[in-house]
Amino acid sequence: VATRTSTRSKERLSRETVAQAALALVDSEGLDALTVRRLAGDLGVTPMALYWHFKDKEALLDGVAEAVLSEVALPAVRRGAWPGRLREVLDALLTALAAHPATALVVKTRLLYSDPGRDFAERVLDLLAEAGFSPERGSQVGVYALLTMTSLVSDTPGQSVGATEEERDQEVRVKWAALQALPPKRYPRLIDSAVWLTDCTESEQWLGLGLDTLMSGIEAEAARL
Amino acid sequence: VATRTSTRSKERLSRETVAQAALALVDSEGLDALTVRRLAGDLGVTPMALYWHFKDKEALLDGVAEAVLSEVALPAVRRGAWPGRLREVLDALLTALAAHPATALVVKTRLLYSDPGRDFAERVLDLLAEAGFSPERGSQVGVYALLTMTSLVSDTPGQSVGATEEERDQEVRVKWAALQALPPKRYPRLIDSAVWLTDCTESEQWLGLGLDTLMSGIEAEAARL
DNA sequence: ACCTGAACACCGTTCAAGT
DNA sequence: ACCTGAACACCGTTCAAGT
Repeated sequence: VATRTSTRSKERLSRETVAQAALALVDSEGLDALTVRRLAGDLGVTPMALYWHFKDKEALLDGVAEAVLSEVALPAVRRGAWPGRLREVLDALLTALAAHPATALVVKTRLLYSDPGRDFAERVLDLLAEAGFSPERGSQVGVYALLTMTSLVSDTPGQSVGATEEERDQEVRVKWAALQALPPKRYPRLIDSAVWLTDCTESEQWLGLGLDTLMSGIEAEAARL
Repeated sequence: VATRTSTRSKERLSRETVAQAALALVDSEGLDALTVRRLAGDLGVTPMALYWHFKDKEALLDGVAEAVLSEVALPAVRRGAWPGRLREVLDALLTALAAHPATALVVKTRLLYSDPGRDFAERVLDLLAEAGFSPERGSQVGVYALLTMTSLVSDTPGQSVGATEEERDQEVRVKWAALQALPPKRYPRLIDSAVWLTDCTESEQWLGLGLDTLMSGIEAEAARL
């Protein structure tokens, strides 16, 4: 794939520029492509240079997560029923994640480690308290909602970030064919559903279904209080 | 941590023994501990020996996933309303995953690559068809349910498989303290919820809440058809 | 303050060779 | 059929050194 970033001119690095370069690399080639040595190469610098800006690779991933979370456009606080407002807030996260699908795995475990992540979490917990959940229950429901948003983006059927479109299509085709080759007596539903199990043509619809199902579930739990 | 498995006597390896050893390693020391070289060492064999039984590490992980999925105790097909029966089936997966939490990440993307996984998927799709979902919608809801089950187990707050109990408790304490140190005006809910956001004392309750919320969501979606 | 260079202890995997 | 041994191209990271 050759050099991604134009081999940097000799400006100094900073935490932000390094994190942004890492994000760009993950976006274009997937999470596995983010290695200290590869990123350093993209930045035209020695691997060890990055250790001045980040304690270790974990800290670098914290930076990537923060970069994504800073793109979450939280809606202004307004009046109205909590379910509608909660949905808006969750949708804001979903939108930011969908723009950087390969980072969802990284963001999932790092929400509470940056200000933008904490701002999001605080809003969610506040809305769940308004819905009547205790702090304990609200926390659990909040975590559950976060996991749902990140999973929807991370594991959209047929997604594979590093690959070219041909490679991706080929992967999907192979998986589909494997399902078609199953014994039809034993696996009629799998054969019938193969198209949708292996690929997601309308990602808007997929994410929407997930958000709908999540919200319905939370509302039902709230109604039970 | 020393050697895990008693340095094997000189019996031959097989796909199954290798997969079982891999599962045991992941269970006791986490997914990161599963390297070809480490597993070979545990089995008292050269790293390359494993490549006779598995094409590559991916295939080894397929084997781990199959080992876990073969423990799913699917309930007998019986009469009754679909929601109750779907819940039982999902609960069977959840139980198997909870016994091997570090493998949930591996199982998530490999459900359709082994017979026990496909048997599970077929049952879920069948029940969702009975609920009135189209093949397309049913597939999406089914994938959504799988992601929920695996996430609940993978990302139980305060979990960390490789660590000793002291290490785990210490990690939780550090995260809790970091939340307590936040500005209370800006993050009142986070401070209030810190205990539950950083640890899960009742994992039964956590998994139950997740399954409840999922089922409520699916039922609401079905009612909308 | 910011970055380099050499070195260490790891990875997964190929390929030829042994029994 | 099943396993070994040497080698290759990678990892993350430490530590001392440069400017």
